[in-house]
Amino acid sequence: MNYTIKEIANLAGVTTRTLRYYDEIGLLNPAVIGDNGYRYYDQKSLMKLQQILFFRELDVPLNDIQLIVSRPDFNILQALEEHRLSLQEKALRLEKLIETIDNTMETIKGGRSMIAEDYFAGFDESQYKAEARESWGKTSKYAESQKKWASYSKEKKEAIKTEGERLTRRMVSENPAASPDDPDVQAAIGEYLAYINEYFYTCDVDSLRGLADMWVQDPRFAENYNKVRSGGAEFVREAVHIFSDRHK
Amino acid sequence: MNYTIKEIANLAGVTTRTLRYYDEIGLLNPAVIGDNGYRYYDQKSLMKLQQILFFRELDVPLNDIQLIVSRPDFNILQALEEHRLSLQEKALRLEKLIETIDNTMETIKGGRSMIAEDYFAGFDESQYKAEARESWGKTSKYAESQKKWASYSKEKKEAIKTEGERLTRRMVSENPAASPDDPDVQAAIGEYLAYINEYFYTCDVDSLRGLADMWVQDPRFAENYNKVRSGGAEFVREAVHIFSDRHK
DNA sequence: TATTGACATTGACGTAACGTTAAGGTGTAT
DNA sequence: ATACACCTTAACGTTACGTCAATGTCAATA
Repeated sequence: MNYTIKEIANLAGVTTRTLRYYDEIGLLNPAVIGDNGYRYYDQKSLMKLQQILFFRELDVPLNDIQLIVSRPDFNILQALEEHRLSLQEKALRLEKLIETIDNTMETIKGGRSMIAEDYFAGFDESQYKAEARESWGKTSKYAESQKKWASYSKEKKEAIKTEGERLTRRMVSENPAASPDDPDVQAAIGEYLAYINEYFYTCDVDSLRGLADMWVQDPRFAENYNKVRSGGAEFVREAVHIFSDRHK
Repeated sequence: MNYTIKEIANLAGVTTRTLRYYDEIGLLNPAVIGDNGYRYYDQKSLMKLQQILFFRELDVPLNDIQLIVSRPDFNILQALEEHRLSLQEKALRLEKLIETIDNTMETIKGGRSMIAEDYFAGFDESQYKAEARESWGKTSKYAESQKKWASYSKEKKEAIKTEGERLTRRMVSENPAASPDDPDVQAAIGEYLAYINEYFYTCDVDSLRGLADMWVQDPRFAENYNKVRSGGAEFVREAVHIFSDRHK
């Protein structure tokens, strides 16, 4: 089912201006542009917008959000779990601020005294920002890809996305007769590995193997692969295992 | 005791740039500018910065914050209590977001299903923003003064502040022989009433009377008045009561 | 006294993430 | 045809700083 821009904006509690901006920067493109020029969004758009809003809630810059959700190793369940942890930290901070209020009121009323520092307990967000970034930002792997990503133009980002989709279709192989060890499939996997290294981060054969295992679990990938071929996700996993066995 | 800009920035978890900006817009001026041109802040600055940060935490625009804390009816204890309520609302919202995460994960894993709207439960901040603004923004009294305040230049705001201080000193009266019904004191009260109406909001004699009662409780006002004259806050309350009795 | 490093100032340009306005097209009901 | 709600693009503006440059101040040290 498709949503108009106003419908999805209302569902998500954002403005249509925000959604147009996200389209403009390539963060969230509509699923379809109608003949009338209107933007239409689908269920998949909903899921992606939810992720964007969680990252936004945790003060991750939009450009960084785009990178994170674009990376081949983005795992939605893992992401949700980490959002959960970060939101819990935020809640602790709010508790701290409330405690500061109580202490301040008592001090004003003369019942206690506070040192200067205590008036601001809870305001310093740096530790929480670090927390939000921790999984995504603390590794040199991430820093590396962030630097790369930030240097790409909008057009380049678009091209990278297209290239990824093309390689994905080759890895899954639309040819029903193909088997996971098909030469073209294997070649595509090699190219996909190079693609990751080129545009995202340093990735070796073992890491790629781990990714393939993860993709079977992640509904986002599984859905894409299964569109190309029935059982596509398992096909890719098998193919990548073969590839990694041959290139160890 | 005076703090350098770096010291207070570190205490409060903000940057020196933020504090210079706040000085520039007149939101938080330093207590003293040293002979060397350096900004020095005092305990009173700390208290004001705390209030600013609470309002900022609740997404109140800086310009509005300036108005709120400048108004004659700003009461710090009342403010702290309302901040507390708003922060509690924010905490509820975080709980809601965490619940959304849990529901989403369960849905992805196949254990339940969600309607579109539920994917975004908790993101819509409008009700919480309204909450933060409720005490300050829902009354026509506030809207009126907001409109006025927003139209003033920085210089005008500064002049308004200076005028308020001048009238305050006259109301408290530096003359030790003066009594609350002194003609100059009474005249100053009349002018202060006009000042409120001109620059902030519509205020009648009864409201002014209520204000004077509130000022005795609020350490911010009491401290200012007691600097001019010992027992200055009680003096002003008495004087305003006399004024309001005569002008009912 | 000179040097060094930390910290201070002002000035000025830039930025992220939209908000707002204008002009004009689309869809639907009357 | 009309009216209203919603859509589009374009473009300017806003808020709250971040960043950089140039230069002055302070205090410790050689």
